[in-house]
Amino acid sequence: MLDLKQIRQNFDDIQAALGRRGDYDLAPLRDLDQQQRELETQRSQLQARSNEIGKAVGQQIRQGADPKGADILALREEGNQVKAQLAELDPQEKDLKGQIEAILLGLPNLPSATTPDGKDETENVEIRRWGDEYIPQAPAGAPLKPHWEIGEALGLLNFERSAKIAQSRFVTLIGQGAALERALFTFMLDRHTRHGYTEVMPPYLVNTASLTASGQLPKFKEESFQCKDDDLWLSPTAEVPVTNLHRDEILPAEDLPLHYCAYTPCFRREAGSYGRDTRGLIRLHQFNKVEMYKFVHPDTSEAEHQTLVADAEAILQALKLPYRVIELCTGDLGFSANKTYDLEVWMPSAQTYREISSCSNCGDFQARRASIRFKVAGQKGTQFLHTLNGSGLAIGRTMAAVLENYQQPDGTVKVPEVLQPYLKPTFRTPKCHTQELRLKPLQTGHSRLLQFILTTFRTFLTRIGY
RNA sequence: GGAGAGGUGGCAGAGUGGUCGAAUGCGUCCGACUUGAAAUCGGAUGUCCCAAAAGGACCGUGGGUUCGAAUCCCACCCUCUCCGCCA
Repeated sequence: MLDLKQIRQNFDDIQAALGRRGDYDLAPLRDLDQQQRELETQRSQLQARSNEIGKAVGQQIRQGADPKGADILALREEGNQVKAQLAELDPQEKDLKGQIEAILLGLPNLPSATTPDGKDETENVEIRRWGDEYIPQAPAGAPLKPHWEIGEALGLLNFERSAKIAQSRFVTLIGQGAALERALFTFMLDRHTRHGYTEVMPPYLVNTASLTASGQLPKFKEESFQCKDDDLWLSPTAEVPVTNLHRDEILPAEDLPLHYCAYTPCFRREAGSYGRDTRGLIRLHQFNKVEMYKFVHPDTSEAEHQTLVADAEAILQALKLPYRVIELCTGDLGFSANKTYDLEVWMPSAQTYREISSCSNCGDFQARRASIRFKVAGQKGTQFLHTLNGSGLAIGRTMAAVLENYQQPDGTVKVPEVLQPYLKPTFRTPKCHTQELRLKPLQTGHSRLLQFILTTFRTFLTRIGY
């Protein structure tokens, strides 16, 4: 939320800054604000008189005046008149306040002075690339396969059955596929917690107030799944619950910065994206994500933003996945952000980079919506802190990138080195000693026999104490 | 889901119609006493609106009654205890 006081005092500057993002006219807001303030002055004067009357009546009765006497009755009469006037002004003022609030909640954050201008994603700016040497080259006559083909062939994931269970744009991970997902988020959480982020596991259903505080509501209602009976929504990102961890709080300045990370499923309706990325793990209604989140002192938020991006990059580097960093231009900036870096990972099948992380500085925009402030001990007053969030990383897209970048000519997929400790085989699953993801395609009669033998063998191993 | 209790300042906790933004205790800060500390004593100590003074708002939230509501009425939310159900 923008600061109404700022809009009042620096109208032209704010209008210009907002103009860099799109077509916004703040003039109506300014007029409403002016009307509201005039009404407020009137109203509080009436209120003062009303308070005076109330006190006078009390005092006189206490001093022995007849509660039904003429003096008291006259005061009461005046009190009633004041009340009648207030009854007229009050709804007007509330209405104005409501209108102002509605407009403010619908305005996006101001872009940072350093955010490049641009109309849409085509004008984003590439900052740097990493890992060109890891870009896989297709052998002659055998183009690199898309991740959904690899995944389905190895039996790691299944879309058809997911549509049966839920709808299209859902996935079920199976066997080593599920294990890979688990390895990925465990690896990421381990990294982040080592780097000082406190792991949180928040509720995945959030209420309207929480979604409003982080900026998803009221403007992006159609993007979230809603549980209409309960004032609850399926969280579209851990950014929502984590922002609201400290909603309506005043934190001691010495507690800052607070760094959190959270692994959560994310639910998005993806309304308006029909026809885009209909295959694979790129755009699902439900996906898992590890999120990093920071509550920081305003003076440090730019530096914190850089380290946030670095922490996300560290994951891609550890996985040896080629990527590039781009800075979003004003036209592509998210609603709550004043500056955003996206990490895009190399997807060999499409021969292009795809977004895998988005790291934003929200300045005090969310803090103001959520009323999250800090207080310096011994100093008067409070200040809004700054919030930052970044994916570190989206798990499904990371899996897609791993499957594609680590695919082998023989149809198997190598496990990235840093994940191997997480996918270490156990005695009971000797098959995994290969360190490769290998799963049978849908069973034929012949493989059923194999399956039977394997199962019997495993049962035997378990029996004898393995 | 059923029954009961309750939501007040950083915390504990009083306050059932009037001078209550709110006793008291604890905590915190400043000062005095002390070589220093403890103890003791004195003072201060919430947030928001308004450029500020004045003024106004805030006792879970939203309505209502009243000249006047922390206090009475209604609805909702939340917490706790017991019962039921359940991983």
